[in-house]
Amino acid sequence: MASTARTQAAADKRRLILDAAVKVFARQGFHACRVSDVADEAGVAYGLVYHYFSSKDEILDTVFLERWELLLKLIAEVDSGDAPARDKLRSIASFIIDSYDNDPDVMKVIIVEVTRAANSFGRTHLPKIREAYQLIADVVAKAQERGELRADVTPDFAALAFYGAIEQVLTGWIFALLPQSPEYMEAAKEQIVDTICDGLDVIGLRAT
Amino acid sequence: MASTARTQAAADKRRLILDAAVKVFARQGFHACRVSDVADEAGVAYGLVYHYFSSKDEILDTVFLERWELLLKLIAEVDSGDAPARDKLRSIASFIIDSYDNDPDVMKVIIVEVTRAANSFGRTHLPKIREAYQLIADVVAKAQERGELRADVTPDFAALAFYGAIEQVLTGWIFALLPQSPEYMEAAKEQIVDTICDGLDVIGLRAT
DNA sequence: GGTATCGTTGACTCGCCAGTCAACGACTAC
DNA sequence: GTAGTCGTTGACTGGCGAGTCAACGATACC
Repeated sequence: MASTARTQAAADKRRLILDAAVKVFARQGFHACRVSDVADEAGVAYGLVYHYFSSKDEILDTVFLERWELLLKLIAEVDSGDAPARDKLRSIASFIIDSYDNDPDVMKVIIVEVTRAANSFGRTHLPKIREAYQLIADVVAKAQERGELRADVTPDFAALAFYGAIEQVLTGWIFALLPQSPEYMEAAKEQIVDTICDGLDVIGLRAT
Repeated sequence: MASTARTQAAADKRRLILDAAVKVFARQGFHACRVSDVADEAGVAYGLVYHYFSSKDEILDTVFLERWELLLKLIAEVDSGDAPARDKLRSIASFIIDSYDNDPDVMKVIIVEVTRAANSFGRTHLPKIREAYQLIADVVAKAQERGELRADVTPDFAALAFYGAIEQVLTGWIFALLPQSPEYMEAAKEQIVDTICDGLDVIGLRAT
């Protein structure tokens, strides 16, 4: 169908602009870049950006929401399973770290410009961000009920510490404070879960 | 001495502007506020702000550095002592949490506008921020040598997780995601150290 | 009392950049 | 081939806010 071809082309252009925006935002930062930089990167005219998005902000919103929904879906899915808490948390950490591995620019933008940008987009998307905390807290709460995790740490606090550790590690990579070799990235998944779980487990399991 | 009186008055005015800036930055955010807001809050003329500071940025730099130096000094002091690692970490967590308790605006500004603002001031002050990580890593490294903490987590990683947990909790308070009662704040110190240490300790110590 | 110093004032400038808009042209439909 | 739709263009504008500056006035010093 002809109109479909046109619709498809339009969708592609939108995607093209979105991808260019991610690159530019990651490279220069959201505030430091101009809309014309995005247009140039995408190879389209300035005005076309405003044909597909109503504002510069909306572009970032779209980038964030698209990916964050995936994360929420993944966590909910993991939560609904009945694997041990440790495995569930490992799945979540793996998903986020793999996301970074596959698409560092998107994750950099999300973390730097949204998740950690508490006074601009972080504030706007606080409810969505909080949803993720809540879902992680649910994982912990269930595990506590089953006696898998110690109950004297509130689920909220545990979720904060867990997500905080992940975000901190990604930030470390983004700013080259930590090595980014494939091995280190793989090991980080385990280290995060270890560090958090062995602080949450009913009984310490290690014997160095 | 007369000239001293004048010098003193000048220093006071500078302080006045600095304090006003902290209030305004905390309330509206650094980027969202205008220099005139700071001047208004301080009750001085617009131009006077530029008599004491060369730019809007310099004001924030000053706010950050003044407080961060205190933190670095405290950590170095703690590190040089020979208390158990757990106590050292508790001292550091306490210091930061007490700072927030005593002066939430300053800490909010530092965290929101500098420490977590990875693309603006966070980047500028990365070296200073890194110094803190490094000092904490030193505490961990020493404890590992003494066999007090497990050695299979790198000090860098441990420092990141520890500082990350603290920052995450403060962020939780700043955005009202966590309760801010005096008891909760006091308990948080212990919970942070617990969560991190029992994930770092040679042997898990608890028996719920 | 006169002069120099320096803290203080706030109206103004100037550059920047998000967002607009009028016009263009490619493709579709008939 | 003609009319209509809609993706595309980029020069332009409008507002905002950081930083300037010329003048003012209080205090110090002789």
